[in-house]
Amino acid sequence: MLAVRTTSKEYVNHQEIFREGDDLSACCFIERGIVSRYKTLRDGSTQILAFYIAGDLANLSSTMVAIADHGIRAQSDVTAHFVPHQVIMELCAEHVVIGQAMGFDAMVDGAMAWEWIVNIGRRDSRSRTAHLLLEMATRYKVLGMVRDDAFILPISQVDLSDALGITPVHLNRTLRRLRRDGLIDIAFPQIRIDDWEGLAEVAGFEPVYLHLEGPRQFLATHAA
Amino acid sequence: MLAVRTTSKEYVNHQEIFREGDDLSACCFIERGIVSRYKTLRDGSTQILAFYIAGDLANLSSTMVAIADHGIRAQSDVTAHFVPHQVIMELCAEHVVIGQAMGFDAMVDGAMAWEWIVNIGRRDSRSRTAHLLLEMATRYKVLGMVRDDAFILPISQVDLSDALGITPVHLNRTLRRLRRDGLIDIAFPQIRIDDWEGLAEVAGFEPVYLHLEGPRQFLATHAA
DNA sequence: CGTTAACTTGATAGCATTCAACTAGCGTGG
DNA sequence: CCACGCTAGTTGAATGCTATCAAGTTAACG
Repeated sequence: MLAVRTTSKEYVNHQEIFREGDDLSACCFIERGIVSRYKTLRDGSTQILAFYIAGDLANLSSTMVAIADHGIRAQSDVTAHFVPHQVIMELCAEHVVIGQAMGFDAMVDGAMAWEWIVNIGRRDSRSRTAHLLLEMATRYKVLGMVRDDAFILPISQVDLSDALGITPVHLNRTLRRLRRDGLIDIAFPQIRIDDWEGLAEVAGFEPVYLHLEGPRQFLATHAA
Repeated sequence: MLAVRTTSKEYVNHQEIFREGDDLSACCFIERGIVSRYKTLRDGSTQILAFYIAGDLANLSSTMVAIADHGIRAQSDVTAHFVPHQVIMELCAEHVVIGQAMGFDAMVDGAMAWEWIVNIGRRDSRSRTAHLLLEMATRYKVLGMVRDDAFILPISQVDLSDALGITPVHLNRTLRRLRRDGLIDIAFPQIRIDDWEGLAEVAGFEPVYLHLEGPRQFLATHAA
């Protein structure tokens, strides 16, 4: 058992946790709520790159660089813990397993990014939307936070459309179509998946990329 | 000085190096040429996720997982070296600096993915195209492979359009517009950037994400 | 009740796709 | 030698998905 001293902090919806350009000294662990990682474009508009939920490290990829090239903000009420990079590096050096776990986390993080590229690049708004909903549903399911096929996703359509790279207006129509087709049901902030298979079909969703089976090295090391 | 035993292999254009679903046991280091990382969709079409050039590790992110969730193929004649994961893990364990370098590489790899999401999500075909050209130009420049603002990019318009998530037809028109506007010049397989600033303006290109300055930890460790 | 944020719906415009045809270069085999 | 097929690039016309602009609804809240 490990005990790591961390500082904990509470945030409200839409509050910034890290700003682009911030000098980074700590990694952000999400205990409760949901946060987004985003980039700001020249014209001031933003693009949400990913959502992080309970148990995720929101800015792991910044461990290696001095300046953040993206921002992190709360998308609901959030409880976060901060682990200094220094501590992370020491832990990795002392405990091989932790280093591997961090590496694994980083790779899954990357894998989700790659999958998202496919999503935005090759699928229309309907598929994209379905895919995002399924990814979030699957991740919440792992946490045991899905009941009767329903989970809480306290994200406005405006923010969702930001992540999906479509306009809020169009997302709205898209969601209604998915609803009309009996695939999902929405009662903000709750989303229920009525037809997992149908939705997966629409989305082209194959959750391999989430690597739910866990890190190979970890298993290999501990199997014997 | 380190000596690592590797197996080296030659590939021709469009030859597959790793296939999706392959059991992975080695990491692929590119010595010469250019390769692409791609995913195959259900309908058989593909999406190119990234290009890797000389000096890159093409499938670093697979170090932690047993099965590839993407393929790697040659986009030109290629010389590649294969480093067994086993060796990588050992090196990381023995030499902190190497572990950090690998981590840094993985993070830059991820950062390029994130930037690409912004690209596809928020920019039109003209901007995307300009952005890809600038990214490749910048990476080749680091390698000293840009002369008189020109470099060799032996990738067909079909493959480029695959990466950009647009149709070959539309890419063609887009390239001609960029050419007509005096921003670039194309004489396959060579591309010349005639107006770096203008192109960067069109692309919204800010190369911070490439982290050309190198890993912080590395610098910190060796500065003293 | 007025205000605000979020959601919904309609009409129009524009960018990218799709389908199709045509050109150019290049290697192969009759 | 030339015909042929193949790959890559180019151009045109029509369709369609998504954005844009605009307006209206609903719910929460002081």
